[in-house]
Amino acid sequence: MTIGQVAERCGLRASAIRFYERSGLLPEPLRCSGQRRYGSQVLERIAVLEFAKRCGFTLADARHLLTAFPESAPLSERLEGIAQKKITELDEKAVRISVMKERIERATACVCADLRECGRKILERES
Amino acid sequence: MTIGQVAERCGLRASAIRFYERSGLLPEPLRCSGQRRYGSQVLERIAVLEFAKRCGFTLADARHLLTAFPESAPLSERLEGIAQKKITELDEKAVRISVMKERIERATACVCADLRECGRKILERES
DNA sequence: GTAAAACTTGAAGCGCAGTTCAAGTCAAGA
DNA sequence: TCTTGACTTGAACTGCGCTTCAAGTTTTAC
Repeated sequence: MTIGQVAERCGLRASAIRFYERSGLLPEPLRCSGQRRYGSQVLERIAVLEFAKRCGFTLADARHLLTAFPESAPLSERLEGIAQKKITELDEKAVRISVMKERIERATACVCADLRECGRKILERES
Repeated sequence: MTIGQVAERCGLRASAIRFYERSGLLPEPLRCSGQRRYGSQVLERIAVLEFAKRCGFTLADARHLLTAFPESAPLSERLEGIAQKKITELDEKAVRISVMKERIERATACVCADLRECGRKILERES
């Protein structure tokens, strides 16, 4: 497959595939007259990569998952350590989000006459 | 107060205060020989700004909150419309986070022999 | 009086995850 | 053969929220 065919098959832009290659997420493919030619393996690799993205992993995390182990290592092994970190990070994010929601909800019921009064109250709470 | 004094009082860097001024979040202060001189009002304004940030609003949102209404408008009025949007956005983020967590948890229990098998399974599920 | 600290400006840089551009090369169909 | 579309590269751009830098000015402390 050409890069365009791979892109169409997995719903990415060709530029993303080149970027992943540059970033060490995808192996360098064979070339025909300078053009990239891919086997179907690349689709599996991209599927795992997209899955990692859907899990909230960064591309750097994904590179670690994809490249820092022998080929034969199963996903569960590759996730040891990093999965727990990511879950903790996601939990923290979730907490931050619910705190934000509470703040907004309280703020919509704010009875201050104007913004300056809000500001003074916030400053008081801080002190 | 000089910009450095304001910065120290509110725990920001002077560069952030200049940036907020450039971005239309803070009014242009008086100058003495070119240097900015602030009254205590700016502390209230920054307090509201920091509060908006803690609510998850972007600086563009904050600029709207701070500047798109007459001075006398209370916070509750300024939040009409935008608060509900932000809460919806936060809810969506929270859902995305819990979906990610589930995915990671399932992935750590993955029984595929290697990554290629994971990739094939993901592709199957997609088709 | 002098040196250090704080101030001024505009421009450029950071991290992330790619996209877009320019300028050129290659391939497939009529 | 010619045109059209897809491919190639490196560099620059996007948005967000600032920070850092360079080079110069002003204020403060001794």
